Amino acid sequence: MLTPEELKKSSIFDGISYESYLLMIDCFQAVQKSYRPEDVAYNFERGGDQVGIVERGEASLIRIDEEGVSTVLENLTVGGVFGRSLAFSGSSGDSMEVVCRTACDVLYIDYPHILKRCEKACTHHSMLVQNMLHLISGKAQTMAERIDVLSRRSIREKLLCFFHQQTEKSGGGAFVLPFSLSMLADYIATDRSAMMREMKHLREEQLIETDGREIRLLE
Amino acid sequence: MLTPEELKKSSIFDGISYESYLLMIDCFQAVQKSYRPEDVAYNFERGGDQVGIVERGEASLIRIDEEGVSTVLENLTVGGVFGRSLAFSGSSGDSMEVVCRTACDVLYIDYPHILKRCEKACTHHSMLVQNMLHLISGKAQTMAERIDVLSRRSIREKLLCFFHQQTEKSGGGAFVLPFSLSMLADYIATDRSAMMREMKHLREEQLIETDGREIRLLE
DNA sequence: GCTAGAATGTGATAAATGCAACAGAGAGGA
DNA sequence: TCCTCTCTGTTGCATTTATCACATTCTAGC
Repeated sequence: MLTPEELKKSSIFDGISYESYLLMIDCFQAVQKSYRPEDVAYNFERGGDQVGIVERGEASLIRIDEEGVSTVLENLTVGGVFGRSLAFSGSSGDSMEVVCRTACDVLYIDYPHILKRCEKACTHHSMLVQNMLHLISGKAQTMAERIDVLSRRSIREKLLCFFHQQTEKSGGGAFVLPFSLSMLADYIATDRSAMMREMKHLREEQLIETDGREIRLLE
Repeated sequence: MLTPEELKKSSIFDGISYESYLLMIDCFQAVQKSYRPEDVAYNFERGGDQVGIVERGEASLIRIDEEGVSTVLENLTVGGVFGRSLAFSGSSGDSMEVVCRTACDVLYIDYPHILKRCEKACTHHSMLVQNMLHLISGKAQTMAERIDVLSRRSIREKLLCFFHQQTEKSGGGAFVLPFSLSMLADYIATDRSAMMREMKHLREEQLIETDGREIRLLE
């Protein structure tokens, strides 16, 4: 259960009074759990149809295929949502996990309950639905960006597309990679060394300047 | 404006009475438009922050890059939603369009209005928010599936992942491609002839059987 | 039925990418 | 401090993929 202070910072219970919250937690079977770095928060195997909402910390949604190769499907920060209803395990052979990168607080909520009408007629149920819509809109944007990158036909185009996105987000000029170069290779779904080679070419052709994880698009 | 019959089939106004609907259309600046095949429904250039909801027909969200190469980012069917807030133009150079593949009805709604509280206190505003949550959840699933495919490292893995997804959807056994092989190549972001070659290899290795657009995964 | 256009299928060749292997830099723990 | 581990950066070589070119089949419209 959340304290009044925690409630104020919650992205899913935003705008809901503490009194209403207390009435709702039972209704939604809301449970908050805390994790340490490297903990596995969720493994998409167990039954139930809950969604997790990251209230503190950072976590990654990882796919592990038959051969044991793991791929980061998504990086979750505060406000990030995940759950079986919001993802899809492609080949039935692979498994998926949410692994915490830092200490995390995750709030779990019964998702079907959000989509249905509330029998107990929570006054603020609709507020929660609205907050959920916010969170999922954000997730949809994030995924649309990723698809934009992944649908490019070459490493060069993928990199340039990603760099453009980051440049726009930072308001122009240089930007700092939000993760390591190894993870970037994973994000754009290519081999790391091939990506490094392509970045070298981009530098040589004066299309980018780099200094560690700081990158600047030229022109 | 919708007729009472059309309203019943609407995915976004589902569960809302015709009287309430009449009160809401002004509030949400809801406009329905009809298009013929090949019409461009939306081009992501004009101002405003509307979302479009496909109520009838099929359309595709297309990205056209600087060199004029066009890529299908998404295939929209009934219940499909699109809009600037739900997508992201990567490189500022490329443009995006929604092109109708069949005759379509598209309903446009002012998206910020959904996310905010309604000043006029529409009784059914929250119902609409809930319907919107449904639609975006569906979109999130679709995009998650696509990312699952696109994040594979080779054409072979992309194909097998996609085939697995389709097999699961069809409930096992064979399935029929939802679009042409050319579009499949586009969907998995590779060259068509390279994909055809890989499919031939899969056939030769007895991993799949194909008959036109009907495909069966073996084992 | 005929015809133009798209979709399908195949192959040779060039280019891009993945793989394996290595080495230095830096961070964090024992 | 040393040790270990990850991240960064680079290369040669094998494999995969893209490009182009062509023939055939399908399909929608006349």
